[in-house]
Amino acid sequence: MPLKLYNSLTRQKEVFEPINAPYVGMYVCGPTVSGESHLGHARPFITFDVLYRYLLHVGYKVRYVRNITDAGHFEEEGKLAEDKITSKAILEKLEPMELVQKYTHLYHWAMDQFNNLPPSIEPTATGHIIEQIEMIKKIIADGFAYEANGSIYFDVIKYNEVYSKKNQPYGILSGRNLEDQLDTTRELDNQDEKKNKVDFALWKKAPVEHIMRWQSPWGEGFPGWHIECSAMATKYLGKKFDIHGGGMDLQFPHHECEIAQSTVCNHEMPARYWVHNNMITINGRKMGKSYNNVVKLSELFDGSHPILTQAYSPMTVRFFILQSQYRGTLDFSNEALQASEKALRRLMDAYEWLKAQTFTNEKKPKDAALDQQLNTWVNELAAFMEDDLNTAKVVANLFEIVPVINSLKDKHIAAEAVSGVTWQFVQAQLALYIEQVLGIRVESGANRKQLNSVIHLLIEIRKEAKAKKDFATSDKIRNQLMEMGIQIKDDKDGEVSFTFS
RNA sequence: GGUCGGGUGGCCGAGUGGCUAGGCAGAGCUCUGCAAAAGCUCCCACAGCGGUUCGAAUCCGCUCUCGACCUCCA
Repeated sequence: MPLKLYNSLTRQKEVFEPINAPYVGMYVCGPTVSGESHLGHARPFITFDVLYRYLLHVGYKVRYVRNITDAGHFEEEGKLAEDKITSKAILEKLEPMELVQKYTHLYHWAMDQFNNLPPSIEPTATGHIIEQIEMIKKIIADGFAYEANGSIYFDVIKYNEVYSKKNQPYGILSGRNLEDQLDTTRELDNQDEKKNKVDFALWKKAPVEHIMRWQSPWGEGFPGWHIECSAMATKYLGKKFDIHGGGMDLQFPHHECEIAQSTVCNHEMPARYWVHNNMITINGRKMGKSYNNVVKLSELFDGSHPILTQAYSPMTVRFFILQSQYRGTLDFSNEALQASEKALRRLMDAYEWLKAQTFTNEKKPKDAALDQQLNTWVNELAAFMEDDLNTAKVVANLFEIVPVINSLKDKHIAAEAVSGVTWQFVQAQLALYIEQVLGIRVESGANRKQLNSVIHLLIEIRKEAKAKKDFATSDKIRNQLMEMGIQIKDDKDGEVSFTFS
């Protein structure tokens, strides 16, 4: 059965057919590295990681391109052009690129924590200024952009006139028509450079105080926000590629502008399937800087944000996200995360136990109905993934299987109830779906509550032994733990701490 | 105001015409020295009002309500 994806462009689920199978080109809008990633950012990266993993699993050769926006763009177009990265850098007394480097590292660290596979290519905006300039030149030559005061703007009205005739008006992705926008776009200051307020910047002239600047045919400046994705996608995936992904909030204007730019340059719609994930909300509101409700990933992992009642491991967060389908909003709360934490532990305990078992090649089950049921649940996993990546249903089926595994473990059912062949099949498919497709990593001991509790228990016993001057016991605990890579430290204040080596 | 998407049991969240979603929490039982874990059972909800239909959470209409986007945004 074929994979079906919901295409935002056509507003329906469509069978996924690569342009040039078995090769698949996928572009996903990456982060702006002017700050630390937050929980909201986790969703697209985990969603598209699962899509990437699934495409690889079914045998495609995927080139996954995810950019890093390090050139900075405007706080608000039309205001005095203020570069987000530059202003932040001054505050932190860092060079812009130093700041970019810092947050790029943090971003990569978070991606790794989530067990996201690295993309095939991770291009930076600053590394592709030449490509962006070339693209802008082409758009000007074709008459769809104009210069004003050293800045270049895309002529949206003209584009719309010409491409409406080719059934591709401006706004085709987000369902907006230009007339409405002309009426409703809010008035911004300093609009006089633009012929029309719906026009967007391809290149901005850099004011004297602007640190990030590049030489261009139009003087020193910096690229507009939208052009980088078009330039890098075209460079690495070609004029037309298979999948373009990103958050729903990028649909307009970002992706709309990408479509316009790329179409003028390359004479075709850049991507076939536009895939957008929905937002993570907190108390029903989107998580975002403007709402002051941002929980950074590092805060989530160590529990340091005031809204958090505890820390949540990266796999808990990943699992939380996978328990919903990517196109719906997902509401964050401590309660919901704690539910995911417990559920994940139950799933993984059963899975890890099953993984360690050996089964026979016996084909005949004693309980044919149960045997059949297990096969059905496992076989449905593929169908759920094919249905627009319904990871929620995949997870639900995994939880149908968990009690059967635990029943086997606790000998509530006999191993022979289900055939050895079926057990082997369950083993293999669970490994495939849990670890390969959903990308859930068996968490290291250092992150496990149970292990920490055990160590604390041993520390208590050791304290008691020491109080009774039973140093043999006390030293045995310390030395044995040391051998396991856990170092006990007697602090000066009488407290005991430990570290993993 | 325009465009788009929602409102499902205590919480999170699947589900587009009939068949148990699932998780967490809660209750009972089994197991158990106790506890935990695990298993079994229960908790059978779909914003409201109409309509279509043999039958609707699911289709249609209206109402109420929440949110996203409208040139910073994953």
